[in-house]
Amino acid sequence: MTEVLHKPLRKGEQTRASILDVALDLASREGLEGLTIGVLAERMSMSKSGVFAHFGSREDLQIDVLKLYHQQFEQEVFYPSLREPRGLPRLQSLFSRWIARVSLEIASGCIYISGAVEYDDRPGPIREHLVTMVRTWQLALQRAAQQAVDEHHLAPDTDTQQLVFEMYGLVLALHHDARFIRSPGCVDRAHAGFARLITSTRVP
Amino acid sequence: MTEVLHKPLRKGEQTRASILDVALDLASREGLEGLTIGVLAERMSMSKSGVFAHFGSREDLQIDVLKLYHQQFEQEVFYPSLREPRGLPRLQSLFSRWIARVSLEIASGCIYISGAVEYDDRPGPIREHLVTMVRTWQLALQRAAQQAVDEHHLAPDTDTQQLVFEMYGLVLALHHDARFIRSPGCVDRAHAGFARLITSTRVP
DNA sequence: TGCATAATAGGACGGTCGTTCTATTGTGCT
DNA sequence: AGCACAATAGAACGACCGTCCTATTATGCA
Repeated sequence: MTEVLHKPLRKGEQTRASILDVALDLASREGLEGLTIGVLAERMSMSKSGVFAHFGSREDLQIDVLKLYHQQFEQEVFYPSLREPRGLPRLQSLFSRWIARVSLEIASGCIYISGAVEYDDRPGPIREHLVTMVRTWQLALQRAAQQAVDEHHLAPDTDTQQLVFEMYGLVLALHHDARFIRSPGCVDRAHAGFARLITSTRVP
Repeated sequence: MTEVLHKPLRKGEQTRASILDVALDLASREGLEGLTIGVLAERMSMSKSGVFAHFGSREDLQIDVLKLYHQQFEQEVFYPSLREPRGLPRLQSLFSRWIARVSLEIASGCIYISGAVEYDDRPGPIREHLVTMVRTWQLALQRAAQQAVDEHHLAPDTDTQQLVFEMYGLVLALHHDARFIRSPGCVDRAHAGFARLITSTRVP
């Protein structure tokens, strides 16, 4: 067995990446289940089979889109907040960066949120990836909340799971009222809700 | 022009009603967009065209399903709460009946919530019906909240729109965590969130 | 410059979709 | 019983879907 048979040519990986970019945009707008190879090919000015060849199946494409989204979410929301000091500042940074991202996504849509509805009752690898990612994010929030308790920024009897539940509710309500109802001022309401949430569990 | 040409035969209306029942169940599980005439016909043990003939188009079927859901929602959540006295009791009744309904729907799914995601960017009559219905429900909640302010159950400076926003968030979080994440105890968390919400705006 | 092969195109497949047309069965009234 | 017509079935349509197979083109290295 020869060691390295052939290093993969550059072009493929590059177009594969730009296909994924377009696919992510498409899936944000139409949902992961609405992501179609035909439409994707049209947007790429490629043939269906040309697009298809980069992924073993549509399901693999969807999962790769999901991974790309997760990566961008971490890069944009999670990692920057780690530079804030532990406790309340970091928790607040996580939330406001989250809100900021969802605010930008009002025009296109958040895949975590639309995916939760699309795959809440559709078993398979896509659902499993999605649940793992959202669960990861919720646990990151909960960890930050627990640190805020440990730093005596929040009351020692704070139910951090309850806190994360309500934070998630605020973001879901923001997404709902902004994207679906299209009522103005939702971003402020999400912030106001978080402020009240923190106030009622803060150490005086 | 003769007055009454022919009274419609009974059989048609009856099967039409049971088609709608099955369609509502199907749309709850698969989403309004996942509601398909072929599957519906199979569940009814009828031919596709037999089912189709009862509705002018798939879109009309979807809208009729929506109207049926709205009707059931009003019957189960809204009207019974009107028997409670104005103010906080009625608001609490609205919320807990809402939670109770969504709890039952954890097995199938809430069409208002899944529809909000499916049609947040899909123009047309279905979206318009859906928005109107959800908006109606939010306004009913807001009216009840305002009455609670008027009855001096809630602080006079209460932002009722903010209150409804957060109530909706709690229900969305319940639906999300119960149906998608499948974490236990969400119902209690929704109630706890509402209790805290009321406590922080109640008149002492 | 060629050669190996990666990258893409083109066409065809079986399947499902909503819808339409026509034929058949069933119903309810006189 | 028989008639008018509602209710349903069956087959076909064009469109789109994911996927496969087979050519053709483009790329990067010797």
